[in-house]
Amino acid sequence: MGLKEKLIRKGKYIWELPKETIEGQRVPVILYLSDALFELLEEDALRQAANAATLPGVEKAIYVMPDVHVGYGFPVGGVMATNTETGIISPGSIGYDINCGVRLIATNLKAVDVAPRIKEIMNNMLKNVPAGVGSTSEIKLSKSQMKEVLVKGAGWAVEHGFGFPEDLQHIEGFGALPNADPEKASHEAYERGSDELGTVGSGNHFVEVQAVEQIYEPEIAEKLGIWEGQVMVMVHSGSRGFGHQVCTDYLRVALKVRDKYKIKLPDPQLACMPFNSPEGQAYFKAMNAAANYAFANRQILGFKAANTVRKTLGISWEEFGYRLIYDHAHNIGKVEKHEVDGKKVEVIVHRKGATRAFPPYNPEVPPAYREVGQPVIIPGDMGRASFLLVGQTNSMKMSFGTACHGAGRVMSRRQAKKYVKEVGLEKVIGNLVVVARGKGTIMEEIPQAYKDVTEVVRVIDELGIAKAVARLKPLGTLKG
DNA sequence: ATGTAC
Repeated sequence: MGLKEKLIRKGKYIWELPKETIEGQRVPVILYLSDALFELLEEDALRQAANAATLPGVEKAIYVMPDVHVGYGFPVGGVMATNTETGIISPGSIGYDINCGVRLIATNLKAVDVAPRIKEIMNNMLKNVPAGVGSTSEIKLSKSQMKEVLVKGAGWAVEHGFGFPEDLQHIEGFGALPNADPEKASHEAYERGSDELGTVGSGNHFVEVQAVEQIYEPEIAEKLGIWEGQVMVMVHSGSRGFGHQVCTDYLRVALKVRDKYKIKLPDPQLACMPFNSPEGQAYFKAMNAAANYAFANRQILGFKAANTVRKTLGISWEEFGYRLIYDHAHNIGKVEKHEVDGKKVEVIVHRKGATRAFPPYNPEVPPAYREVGQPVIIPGDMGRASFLLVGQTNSMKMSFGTACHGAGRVMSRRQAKKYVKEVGLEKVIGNLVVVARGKGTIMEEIPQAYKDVTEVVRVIDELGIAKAVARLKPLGTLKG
């Protein structure tokens, strides 16, 4: 009998795997799924969440978002909070792509004016924005410049002419997380990171020109300065080879110290270290450095993408109306205080394929958004909708202040390619303008390979974790 | 996600 049969329905969209279902399981696993998404839940993803619930110092529950799928050790769409005094930190539960995240830039432009020129815009995007596996940047960083990037994050990019000082007010952690120590990253990480700053990467990463297709909450939309027919620029990328190397290095460290700290691992991919140990702290500081690299990366990418649109149209920045709505991580570990059994507890919240979604009046929400809540950007798969939400109060009670992150795969890359070859690419992606170095990524990233992001967002919205404000549709996409 | 297997 699989674990899926042992799930107990607690509500329309709430399922629970009670604690002690598997040996050593300290806390329940709570899943947020509609009937349709429940059908797509993989046994292995549930098993990974249950495994994590056995780790030392895990608090309250492991939460699983509606876009869940199997990941390395811990599912994508998983949330785990561990006590900072008694708990562990787990690199696999944050993910290989540290601070993979999303950025949304608003403009004053109308989609009706931009759409006729989208091919020209996207062809310039392909020339100006490096994308694809192993692509490199024209920015070459010395070791000392790298160290600055790892501490200053997006601020470093602004200092070097990529974007505007106001941007920093609208980034999670102001684009530079504290506790970043460049000395805790390896030589290999530096090597890989030195020529990848300002590059998109591959897989589901993209730079997209979008239009606001529908507003669900007019009052909130007005406060955020968004309107139907408005052109937006969205960036989805992370810390590239640098973050990947940090994860690789510290997974190795974690396996090495597993006996020293007597940690019982149900799966070696969950290798972890006590948060309050030299090894745990070293990973935490290297992870924050990688997060800052990613913030700098998206700062550069967003500015370059916006500038490409602006220059193609031959307009000034004033006419363009560049304004950063928000930028946040969806693969990260954050030290936060949360209520557990009526008491405030300091935890490290592992969010893997999961987005912070703080409610209105939380001090971490920028002043401009204080009354509406933290913007939550949910990128769709290529060709389908993306969404803008705002965090709501239930997130603090239901998921350590966390919402979903996107669609989540249902078709493997191989399956997707086969499907495209059978059906034909034109039929699969319709009128969308997609540019990429090779056709491989486009075939792997077709919308049909993903769960329906609309359904995922509906669950989060109806649970009161985050409120859907607007739907965005792609006009043109740059893939890796 | 990723110098797509060290």
